[in-house]
Amino acid sequence: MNLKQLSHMLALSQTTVSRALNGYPEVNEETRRRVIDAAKRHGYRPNPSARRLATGKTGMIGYVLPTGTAVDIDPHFVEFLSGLGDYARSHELDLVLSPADADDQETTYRRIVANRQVDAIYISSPRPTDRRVALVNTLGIPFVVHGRSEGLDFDYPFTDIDNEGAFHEAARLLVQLGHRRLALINGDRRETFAIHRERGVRRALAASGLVLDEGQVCSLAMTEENGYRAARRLLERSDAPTAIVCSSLIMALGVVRAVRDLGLTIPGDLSLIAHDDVFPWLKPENFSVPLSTTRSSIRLAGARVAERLAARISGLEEGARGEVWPVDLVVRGSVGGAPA
Amino acid sequence: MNLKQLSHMLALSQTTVSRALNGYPEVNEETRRRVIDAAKRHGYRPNPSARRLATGKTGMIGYVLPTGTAVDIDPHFVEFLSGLGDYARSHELDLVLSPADADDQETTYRRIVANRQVDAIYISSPRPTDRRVALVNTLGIPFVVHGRSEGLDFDYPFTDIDNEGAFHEAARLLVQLGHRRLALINGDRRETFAIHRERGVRRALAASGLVLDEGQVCSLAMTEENGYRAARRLLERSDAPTAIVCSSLIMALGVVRAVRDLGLTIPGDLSLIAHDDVFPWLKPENFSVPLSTTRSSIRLAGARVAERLAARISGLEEGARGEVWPVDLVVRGSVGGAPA
DNA sequence: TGAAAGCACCAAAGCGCTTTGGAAGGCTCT
DNA sequence: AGAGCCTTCCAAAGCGCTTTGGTGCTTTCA
Repeated sequence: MNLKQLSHMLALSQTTVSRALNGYPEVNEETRRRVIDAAKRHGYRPNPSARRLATGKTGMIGYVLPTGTAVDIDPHFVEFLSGLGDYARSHELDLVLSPADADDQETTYRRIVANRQVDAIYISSPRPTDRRVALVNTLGIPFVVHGRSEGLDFDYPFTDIDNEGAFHEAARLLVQLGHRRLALINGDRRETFAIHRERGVRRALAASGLVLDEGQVCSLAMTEENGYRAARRLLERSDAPTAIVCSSLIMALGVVRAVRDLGLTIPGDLSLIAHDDVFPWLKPENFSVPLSTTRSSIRLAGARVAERLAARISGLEEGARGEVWPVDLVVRGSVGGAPA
Repeated sequence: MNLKQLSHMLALSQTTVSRALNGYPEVNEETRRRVIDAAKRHGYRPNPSARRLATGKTGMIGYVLPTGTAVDIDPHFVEFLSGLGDYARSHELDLVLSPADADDQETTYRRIVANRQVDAIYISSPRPTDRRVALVNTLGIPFVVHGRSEGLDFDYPFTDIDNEGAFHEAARLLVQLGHRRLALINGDRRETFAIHRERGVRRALAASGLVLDEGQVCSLAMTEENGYRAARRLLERSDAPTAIVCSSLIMALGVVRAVRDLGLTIPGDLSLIAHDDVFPWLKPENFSVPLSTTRSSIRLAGARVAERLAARISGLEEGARGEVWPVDLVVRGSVGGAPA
């Protein structure tokens, strides 16, 4: 059942039927009702391929997925996707993942824009002066960044959490509890969120005349194993930290294992605070010692990004507004006063 | 730059240019070279929207993503996606995720097929007599199932691992080591893989005249917390198991925590074997006691599913061939003889 | 009462590709 | 030399929608 057939059986032109269905004003309300009714009865659904050829609109949002045998997709991605999908569903949007060589994503961005394959794009895990953000900005397709870049000479729309504030609060609490030697187990330093978190910790320490020296910062891919290694390295030093702030729950698993291996205890020998993106399958309150966290649901962020993308597609949102969400500091058993 | 312009500057018809580019035989090789050369020089890329309107081919594979605030996407998904994406990239395929109400996926399947939104579909986490598999089969779009259904009255193409065999081997090893009271901490019993795993364990026990009674089986969503709860419940019974087989690494984390909380040890008091889908961020060899596993890379499965989808789209693969991959049993420190 | 404005509709021209149904020209073969 | 057959190319008809640029009729207003 296509438009031609439908309009024929209604004894109307395709124009009128199309307009009636798409809510254009220049059609009699009585006629519109007839059309809509007939369309429903015959299960008419406009062919999206035809529509997109005619209009250029696809009803899809795009994401360039870096791939490669040595490339791991962030496990957070799936949670973000949950939120994004949940919102997208309610707005009849599909998501297209375009796999790209991790070392050459530009080609893929250009392709999906040139081919008009999607109406909008989102970008995640941006880095300072992120080339993808710059590229997409010049390509002129609606987009939203999840996270932030830095040092770009233009503004752009983003949704981020207050990583610096969160880690500032976490470190400040630890300092207030008497800790003087803090360490940071962070994610990849090339990513903005990691830079912001480090900045937050440094600022908190500086406020008390303390510094975070280079040896007390580990920036690594966020795996359990790296968390373990980093913690071992830190805790085996003579000037071992009495408190660690950690960028991920998964790394925190490794930290806890290292602490146990070394015969230390939490929070007796070490206080620990980690960032929690809120996974359904791993909860900080269920750590052997309930873990204090800076908490922010990445799923909500996904839903928000989808919402903004939808708004930008329909022209409801414009301009380069960035938004930064506050982060909760949730104190649980893993923090305590500094050991004597 | 579109076909019209390109053919104009070559003083050829659109027909010929189109054919030259798409490798049809009825065009002079010399002409073809000229065309291809000009296309490359001018960066001509056929408009996919137009092409798909004309041919119906989209160059995309589809996946219906169940969503909802109470629905969690399996963290394995991201690894599967890694493999799928890696293969898809090399074949210029994109993946479209169509979010659907978890309770009504049928509408979405019908839509993406009726609208010809994708060339092929894959289905994951099938259940016995899975309605999606039956539906997609009747809709007549190429598809591959990751995992298996059961009890359907038709054959279909799938790629699965030998879950039953894997858990059979695991349980058999434990029995050989003298264990008589085994327990199974499994995933959702409604899913085929969980059924197969349970079957494998039962079969191994039966071979030695043992049975797995209902109280020794826990079937739950695969979270750390559920692993913990299940293990507590099992281990606090008077007839506590001396060995546990567990369906996921994440649950195994919870099991290990429970064991520790109860003041027990692995493998002294309890032997543990878990299934490992091979995450980059959580490795069984890094558990406090290195974990024995049944191992099968879900990423490879993703790549294989993509490969088969591509083959089916291009007509290279037909029929309902199902394939079952063997699973490695990797023995590490977490298994030992049954306690006296 | 004539002109302007508004209403409700339509025919046809795209969007950019693929594919059908030739057709021109050169060749082979009897 | 004429019939028949390749080879190589083309004009035009889709694919199914949206949008442009009207048209004919009724209403409004000076």
